[in-house]
Amino acid sequence: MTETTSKRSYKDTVNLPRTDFAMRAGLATNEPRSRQRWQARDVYAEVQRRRAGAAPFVFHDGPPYANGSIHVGHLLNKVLKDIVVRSRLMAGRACPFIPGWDCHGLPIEHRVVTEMAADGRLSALERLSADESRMAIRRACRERAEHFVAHQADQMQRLLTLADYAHPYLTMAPGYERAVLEVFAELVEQGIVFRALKPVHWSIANRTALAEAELEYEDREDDSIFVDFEADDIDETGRRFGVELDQRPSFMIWTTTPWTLPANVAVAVHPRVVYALVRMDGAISIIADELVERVTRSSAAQDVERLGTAPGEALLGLGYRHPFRPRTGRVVAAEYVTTEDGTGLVHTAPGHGVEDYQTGLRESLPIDCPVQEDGTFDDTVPQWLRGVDVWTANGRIIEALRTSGHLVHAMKFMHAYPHDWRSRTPVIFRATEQWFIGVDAGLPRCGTTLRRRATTAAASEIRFVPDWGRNRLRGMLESRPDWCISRQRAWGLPIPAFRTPDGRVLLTPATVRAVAAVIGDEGSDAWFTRSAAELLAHWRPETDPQAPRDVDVRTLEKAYDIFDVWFESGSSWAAVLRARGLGLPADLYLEGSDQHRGWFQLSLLPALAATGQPPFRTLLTHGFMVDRDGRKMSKSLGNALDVDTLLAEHGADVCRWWVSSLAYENDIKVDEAFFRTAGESYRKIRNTVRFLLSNLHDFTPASDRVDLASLDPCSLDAWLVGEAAHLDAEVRSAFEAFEFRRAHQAIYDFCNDTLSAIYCAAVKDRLYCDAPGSPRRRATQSAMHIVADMLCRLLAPIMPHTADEAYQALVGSPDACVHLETFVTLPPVAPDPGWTAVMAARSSALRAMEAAKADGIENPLDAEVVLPDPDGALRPFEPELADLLGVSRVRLDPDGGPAAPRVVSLAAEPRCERSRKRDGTVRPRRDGGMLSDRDARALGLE
RNA sequence: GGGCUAGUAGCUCAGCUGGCUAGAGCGCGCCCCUGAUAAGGGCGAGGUCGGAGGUUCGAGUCCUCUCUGGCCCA
Repeated sequence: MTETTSKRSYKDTVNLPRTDFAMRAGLATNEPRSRQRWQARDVYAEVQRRRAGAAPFVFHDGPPYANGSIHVGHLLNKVLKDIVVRSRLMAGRACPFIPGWDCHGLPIEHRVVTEMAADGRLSALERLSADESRMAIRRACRERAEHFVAHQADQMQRLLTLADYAHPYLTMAPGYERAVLEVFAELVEQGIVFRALKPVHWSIANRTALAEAELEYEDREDDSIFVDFEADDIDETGRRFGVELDQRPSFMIWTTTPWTLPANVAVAVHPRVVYALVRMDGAISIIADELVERVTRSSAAQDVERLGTAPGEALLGLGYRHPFRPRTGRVVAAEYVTTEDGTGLVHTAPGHGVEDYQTGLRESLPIDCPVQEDGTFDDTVPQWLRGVDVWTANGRIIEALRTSGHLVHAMKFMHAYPHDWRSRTPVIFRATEQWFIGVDAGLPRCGTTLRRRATTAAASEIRFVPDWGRNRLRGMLESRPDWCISRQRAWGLPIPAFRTPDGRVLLTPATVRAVAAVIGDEGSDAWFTRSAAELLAHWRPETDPQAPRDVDVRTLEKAYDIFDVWFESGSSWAAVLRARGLGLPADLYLEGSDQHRGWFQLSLLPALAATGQPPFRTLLTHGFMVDRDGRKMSKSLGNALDVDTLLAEHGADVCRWWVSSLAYENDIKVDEAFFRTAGESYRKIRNTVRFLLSNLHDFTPASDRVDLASLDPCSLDAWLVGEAAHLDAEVRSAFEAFEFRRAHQAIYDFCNDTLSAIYCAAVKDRLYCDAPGSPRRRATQSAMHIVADMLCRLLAPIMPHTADEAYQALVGSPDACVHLETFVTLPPVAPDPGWTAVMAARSSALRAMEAAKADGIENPLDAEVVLPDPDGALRPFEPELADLLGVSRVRLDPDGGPAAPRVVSLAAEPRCERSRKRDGTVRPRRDGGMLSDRDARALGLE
């Protein structure tokens, strides 16, 4: 009874840790408070002000699409970006960061139009003029975009990202639109913008082009026909098969769209497929060798004879006669030809198919498109087809072929066919005039082509992280076609082209700039609310060398193409970096790997064309989120994680801590469980920091700080500060190199190992039991203080809330904000090189103590460890060894060889009632307690 | 089908230009502490480095093929 009483009294004499920094973070409730606090004092603006004049780091945000909620991919992207921003600011760089949103485009327009169709508003629009109905759609689109910009901005700030949310960039803002048009004017000036035919999905009912998202596939019955195209040169054709012919052979093609035959200009073969020259019931046809049997069976041919075979490659260049038009076509190669269906020879009409069009471009085939907007044939076709609509034409063409003897076989069949989602009518492929940016045209500014300029830039002027991005971008640049930049929609930035009464197109650098001025003031709505004359108010035809003669702006008609949204976001370097004076080129663009084809490439091209230089120095890319089994994430698979839920359950700091742990260049597996794991390691960091803070409650730096530079190099404190310096250098260089995982790892290891397992454990005794103001205790607190300070700042880019919370606790002021500070400079401390040997001795001692448990020595404070020290290396560290091993006493044994440490039981010796140590100095004191010398001194009982 | 890319302990990852018995953290097992306590500490068990060939004195590390994923195209 007396013993417990005396113990209790000593407890009150011990300096136990104390802090308001809670063990449990309560992130879900406390993070929003941090966000409010930062917003209230406008930390973003203040830190930018403090870095004014510092070396800038120009980092440019790629705009997410302003539709829907953010998903885990956005979480990854935005957090990685924020770690960059915050770590650059911490390193003392000036790093403004303007968040942006892609606002125009089909996903929004499609949703809006769908909703309008559902509630009947859409049909009401049909009574309006073209301008008025477009404006009605545009107003609804703008509203939706604004809504989701606000929503996403809120979610991103919930992620604790630091950016200029008060002044974001929106691609639908008038100033932004003006900058895009000015970039466009540059490209027009360079002569690489042109108009050309290109096949698009075309709705006859609505007389409009459709995007993939506007198609619905429905079953439809169509004709499947096999047609003979007569070879032009009998002898040459035979020769390619090594055969002499006395009869005209035919190339047999197969098609399910007879109405496209009038536009046929070529037949495609696969260069490595073997073709056969076959006599079937008298007629001689060429088809893929392996399809001979199937074709002859379906056409019910009786008498079949193979006359010869040849690879597709051998047939290239041969001519044939169009079955009902007075012209010839030729045989070309295409890799997409298969022997799955048909004859292995593909009817090619570049005006009516995307693959055909690509082949046409490569082979310089004419793009014939005799089908008009209303789906009827124009006057270039034979009389019997003129004015006939394509569906009726199917039957007429089949009949004509049958009559002329070209039809081999015809049948009906069902298949899924694209339909206009609004009119539910079948869609056709039809070549229409579109705007292009030519990548192989001469680019005067660079003295080469845009393609060559871009591949050179990718090869040697841009840094890629990771490096394989270089090959990826280069490969895409090498194979990409001309960039089709026009779309036939309402929600976008108009391509400012006009049409003269005689059908010519007016678009010159000067007209584009004149329109840019109006749109810059009023926004692109002006295109729909203003007349051509008003839009060209700033244009002076007489000073425009490219202006057509005698043009009267009052007679001009506006064209209604809008820009591909990629051209808008691809001009952000001009609309944001250049327009806001942030610096060009950017030091960094950071996006998912899909942006090699998207934003990276489509920013590079306009910038090179308009300025001659790439818009970025470094491209950093991250992988995609996949689920725990490595499969892609998608809403339809039901394996997508909801960001709001993650934030509510784990907190932003834990999510960010998880992001920082990722090997982000690969695919990233995401699972709820990983956030729980991240939460556990977050708590480890938090508790370690808490231990430091809680033992600094009675430490006033100004008066209590010990000069760390004068520490004994063999003291634990010197060792810790030395380790901290390594950490600081490692983490800073990791941030610099965008290797956040390395920073994460280093910080974790430092907290878990260096601090928690080694230093904090060793130093507890002196913190708790030394006299509060003793030099040894103050030295330790000094070391802990600088380390805590350093940790707050190293953690700040990764866990902004927790780092700031800890920093406030450290400084003891609610006005303190770690995000305004920079990384600390640690005092120059050179720990003794002998520490390596000490730590090795510690490890072997710990193993020895584990073994000693078998002998009944279970509590380390009941033990003495005898360390062999033949060369005296451990001698200078003797005062620290017992605490370092967590035992009551260490004895160094200078004799004997390199034996294992021995553990000796001290159970028989008296134990200090205050420090619980049996260090050999424990004896009764005048207060009646059993105390060691140190504890007696601490209590003033000497 | 093409370009780029990944596959190392149950999980997340290190392993540079090929060279000692392949490392770390988490998790797991056993144990200690109860003055960091919905905390802290110690020890330990886990891997034929996706598979098959090949080059080499020697390969997780180089070459070929192949399987399974991812991004972008066709």
